[in-house]
Parts: sequence; C-alpha cells; structure tokens
Amino acid sequence: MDQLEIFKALSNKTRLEILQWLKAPEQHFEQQDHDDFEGQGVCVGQIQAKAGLTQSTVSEYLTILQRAGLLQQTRVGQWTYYKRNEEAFEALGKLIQTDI
Amino acid sequence: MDQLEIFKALSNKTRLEILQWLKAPEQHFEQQDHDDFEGQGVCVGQIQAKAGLTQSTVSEYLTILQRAGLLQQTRVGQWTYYKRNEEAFEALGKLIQTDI
DNA sequence: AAGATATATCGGTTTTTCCCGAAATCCCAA
DNA sequence: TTGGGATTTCGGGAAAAACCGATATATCTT
Repeated sequence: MDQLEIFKALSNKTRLEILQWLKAPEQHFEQQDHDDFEGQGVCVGQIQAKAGLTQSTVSEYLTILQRAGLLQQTRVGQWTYYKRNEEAFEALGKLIQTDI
Repeated sequence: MDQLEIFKALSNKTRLEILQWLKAPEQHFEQQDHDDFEGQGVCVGQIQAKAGLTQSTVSEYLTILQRAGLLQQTRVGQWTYYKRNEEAFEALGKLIQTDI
C-alpha cells in the first residue's frame, strides 16, 4: 500500500468523480446488454462518455486508480470493466486514523 | 473540508514526512528554550533543518498543509509554530470510509 | 481474412507543481 | 532606531501531471 501513490491518484477532480460514480453505477450509468454492474463493474467507454474527456485520458486515469489499488480491473471479451476495491478504501481510512 | 485540496496537500513525500514528524515531535526534534511541543508545536526552522530543503520551500509546504486544514499555526514572537490538527485526520479517515 | 468495436499505448503541448535564491516583513534586543 | 534572527512572499527554471490526437492491439463478427 503506497500512500504517496494513493494520494496522487486521488489528487484529480475527474478521478475523484469516477470513484463517486462507481459507488452507485446503476445511478450513474445506463445498463447495457453486456453490463453486469454488480459483478464486473462499468466498462471504460461508459465512464469516458460521462467524464467528457478523451478515451485515452480516461483509460490512463483508470490505470492510475487501478495501480494505486483503488480499482479492480476485469477484461471480458473486448471490454475492460472497472469497479471499486472497497477493501482498499477501508484500509486507507484506517491508515489515516492511525499511521499518518 | 475540500477533499481535492487535502489530497493534493498529501501528494508530496516531504509533506507526508513532516506530518509524521509532527506526530511525535519529542522523537524527531530537539527541544529548545522557546519550544513547547505539546502546546504550540514545532517552529519552521526546526522542520526546515530536518527536511533538508530551503527555508522558503518548507514555509510554503507548511502553508499548503495548513490551508488544507491538516496543520494549525500559532505565531509567538518571531516564531511560527505548527502542530497537527488531529480532528482533521479523524474526519478525513471517516470521510474516506463513507463519502469517497 | 477483413472490418468493426473497445481499449491501451505513444508522442507531444499546455498547465501545474516543485523547489530555489533574493527580497520583503515582522519581531526582538541593544 | 538600528541590527539580527525567523518567517513569508515573489519571480523564475526544471520536473511532473494533465490532456490530446494518432496509432497499436485485442476481440468479436461475418
């Protein structure tokens, strides 16, 4: 758990918004045929459309959040799904109240 | 409580170290005549010496941490003392486990 | 095998952050 | 009231982050 990497990942407005959206995908995204919000999460394209940035930028942001351990990635066919890693947020909350 | 501002303040190695040092000033700094670690905290000069960066840089970093609400500032004579605002860390920990 | 769709990666430009030295401010003591 | 010590503020160069468009890769369909 690299604190600095985590805080850097959280130091961006769009990335914070993405984390918010992924807290309740059914409220923020339209479910499509291939989607399974609960099981897999949301695919890059849907997040990109909502973020209003280019595909390459959003893809990069999701990688940053994933490398920090805050998101989990699943590849299914041509889609890559991302969902929150709730354990990481739990751990981070505790870390702040004890270690930092 | 501006989340983004807080995370930006935490996105720097030296600033994270400063927060660590201020958790236990008596372990990290030498108490001097004018010092009152418990009451007021540690003055800029001592933090600067330990950080190994220039005075102006450290002063700026302390301001960033203070504006984010993570440090409290007290001016006494010619010295400015900084200490942690523990309530802010409590609140941030909770925020991460609920809001983010 | 070829085209379409979804995503990742690669260069590059703009903006922000890092960090410095110099100058300004603020306070104390002689 | 002048000088010295502590700190802040200011201007700027170097490094990192924010984006972008173009290209590459991977998968599905036909």
